[in-house]
Amino acid sequence: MPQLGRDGDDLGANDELIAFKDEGEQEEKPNVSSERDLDDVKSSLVNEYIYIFFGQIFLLFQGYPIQKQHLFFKEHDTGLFQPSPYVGYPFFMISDLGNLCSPYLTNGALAPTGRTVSQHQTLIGILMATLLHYVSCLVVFYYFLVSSGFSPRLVPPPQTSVPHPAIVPASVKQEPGPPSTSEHDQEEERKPHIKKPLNAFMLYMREERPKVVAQCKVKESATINQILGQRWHSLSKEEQAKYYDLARKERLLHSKLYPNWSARDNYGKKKKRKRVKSETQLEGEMTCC
DNA sequence: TACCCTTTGAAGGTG
DNA sequence: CACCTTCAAAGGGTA
Repeated sequence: MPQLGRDGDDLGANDELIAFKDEGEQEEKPNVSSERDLDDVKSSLVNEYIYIFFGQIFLLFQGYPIQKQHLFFKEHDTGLFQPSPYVGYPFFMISDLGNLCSPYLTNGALAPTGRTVSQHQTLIGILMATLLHYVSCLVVFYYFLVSSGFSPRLVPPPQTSVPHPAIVPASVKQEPGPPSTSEHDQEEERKPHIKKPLNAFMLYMREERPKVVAQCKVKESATINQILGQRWHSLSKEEQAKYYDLARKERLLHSKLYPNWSARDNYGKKKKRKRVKSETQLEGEMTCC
């Protein structure tokens, strides 16, 4: 769980970051690569069509009839326009839109021989074609992604980048037990474990624990927590309010990051065995501070 | 190796 | 609504 930064706007607590690594990452790499290649091919094909289509529109805008557009390429082999490498594409492609900054756009060189085309008309035509190009690329490429089974997500899952500290990969938290048989159970096991947000006392404990360890020279967490519990009660309302406020922000952030998360999701993730210690045993441990 | 211990508070379930 | 259960952190201790 990202903690509200003690150092300012950094919401991550480095000491709590748990490296997330998909178990099947290594094995899946070749498939991912080939899928990416396939997507690249699809994308480039889409771009080809878009280039050609809007290139023609541009020339029509300039007054070139379709049947004479290939002559335009021959007359203006300037590098801005390149012939399609594909047989059957009689026209041209804009090879590099970065060339819009080239001097060709400012000196009217694109104008077909024998025609008077102003720089203004030329620029507007190219800008229109470029704008339509980008919009259409997005639309068509989105269609290709969707049609090829890709499910776009407007909000990326947290584990795709730096994993949220509240998330522990299911492989780490796997509990021993009989193997589940249903697909639903397997799905549940694969789900990353999202931890509960820290409450006010937990935040206080995390901050004060090192001090207690240093002061009392104890390492047992049970003893340390007893001391911290006593100190917590000795805090003033104002001092406690600081941690309650922090905890409230934690819960708010957690609910924003994981709107569908429920505390019930974590039930059964830890197996508990109740073992009651005698009071005399506890008193013997409370020897410090 | 996995759980216990110990604390407080939040959340969810139950009667 | 009251009560119960579980889980957050921590790390030495224990079965």
